[in-house]
Amino acid sequence: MAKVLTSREENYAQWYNDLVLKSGLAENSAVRGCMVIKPYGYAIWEKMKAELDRMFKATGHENAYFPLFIPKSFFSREADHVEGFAKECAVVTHYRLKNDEENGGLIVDPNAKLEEELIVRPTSETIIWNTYKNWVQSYRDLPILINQWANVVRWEMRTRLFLRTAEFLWQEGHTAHATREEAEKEAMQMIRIYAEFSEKFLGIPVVVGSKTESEKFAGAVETYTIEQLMQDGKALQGGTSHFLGQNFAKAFDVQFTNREGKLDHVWATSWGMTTRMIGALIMAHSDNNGLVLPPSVAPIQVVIVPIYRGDDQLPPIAEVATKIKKELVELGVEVKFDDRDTQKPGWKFAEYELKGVPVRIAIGPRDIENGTVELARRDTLEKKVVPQEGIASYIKALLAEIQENIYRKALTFRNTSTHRVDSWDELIDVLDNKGGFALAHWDGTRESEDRIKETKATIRCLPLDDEMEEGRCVVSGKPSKQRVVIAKAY
RNA sequence: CGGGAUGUGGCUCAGUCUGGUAGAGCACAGCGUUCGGGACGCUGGGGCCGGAGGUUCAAAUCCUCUCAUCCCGACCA
Repeated sequence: MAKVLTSREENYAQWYNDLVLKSGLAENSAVRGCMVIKPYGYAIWEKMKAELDRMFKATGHENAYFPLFIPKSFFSREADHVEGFAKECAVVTHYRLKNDEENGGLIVDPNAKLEEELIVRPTSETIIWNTYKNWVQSYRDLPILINQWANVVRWEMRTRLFLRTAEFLWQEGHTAHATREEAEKEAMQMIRIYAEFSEKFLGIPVVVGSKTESEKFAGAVETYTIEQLMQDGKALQGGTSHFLGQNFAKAFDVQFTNREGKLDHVWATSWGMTTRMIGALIMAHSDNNGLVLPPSVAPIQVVIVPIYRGDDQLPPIAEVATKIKKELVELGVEVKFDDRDTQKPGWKFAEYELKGVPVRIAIGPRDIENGTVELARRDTLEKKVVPQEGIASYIKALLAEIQENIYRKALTFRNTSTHRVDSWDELIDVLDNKGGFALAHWDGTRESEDRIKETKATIRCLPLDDEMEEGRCVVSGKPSKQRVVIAKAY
């Protein structure tokens, strides 16, 4: 097969980039740091979006939409929040262009300067809380359970397709509650939804945990995260859910009368997941032949490639292909019959492998004679000849098996790449040589955490589901109650 | 914002040192042979060499300025 991708072993970053471009997911645009998401990539996003949207609605959330622009003054209301985002905001200062009389072309009209600058949202807490203020008077107005699908802009210094772009697509949930307990429960519920989505839908195992003080979201009391492990041994934060306490309610003066007739500030959460998950999908499962997509997110689940010589061989093949396609569609499977005569079978095989189509069916004269088809699965690259009889239900079951296999493979990798370390030297050994997650004791202090950061790795999270265990911090030797996850991250 | 590099058909690059008719591979188009793992042959189309000045009989090549992009650091879903 002609080499179109750099191999993972050769250069992982290059492999990733080649893959995104060659498989037609996305490409760089004329605007620095902003990508064009191409139809195949967007189709994956639409699938993710549909599933998440379903999960959100099943837990009582509704969608709404808030403005792209946020008045600058809103940002300064919550101190930590400004601190966190100020350095990466795009700012609108003018509202008109005019012809340049001297040099030709267009210039910004200096007379069209805005009274107050507008910030292109890097996240919407501020504009949303400014709005919620008008919606909440009584505990009867609560809870507010809203999600928004939107684009946001964070002016990153260095960008990478899907993993870090200046503009990205995401959903952001923003909820308001009458009690602390209810808001905490909501934040926890949402991180669990993300975990389930990642494992069941994307086939990517996660560690659910909470962030340290220094890694928390700007303005949050508690940040929960799902940490995923990529094939190169680096961690990726896959989604976050924040318990915001009363910080934003206080900053935006959102008060309500509670059941006892007393005035109180509203309790809040926010949670988000982004197009970065497409990057995670690639880095978790794909190989040197191209994408490996779990059937659940694959825009094309099954492709049928006819093999024929001369136009007279095609009709009987097309007849069988069309019949199989119809049966599969009836079972809810997304099938493409690629009967283009402009590309050869070999070319198509390579192309669909690159695009990660889970199952490929090839039908040629031989199969017509024998009543068979050739089936190839993308995850294992296995090929076998099977009877046409009962093919649809066979494939339906095969897709479920592929989904499961992809997850199992990623889980095995994650487990064998997770190392318990009990000393600084062991930690360094994992970070420098082995890669993956290091489970180590940490004393909970900023000093020890900073020391760990000097290695370029960070404390990814304090796992929620691991059992507590007494131990000694690998940095200071002081007592610790729990192991934390340390890894280099994207 | 510090350090390094690069701008030449759609893409990857050669040509720049040593100035002298703009090249290759891929991609694209036509024709023919092919078609069970990215076919091959022949033919063809496509480039104010990032931009602006300058030196010269002559500039992709030398000089000055400028713009842009990429890589490495600090920031980050």
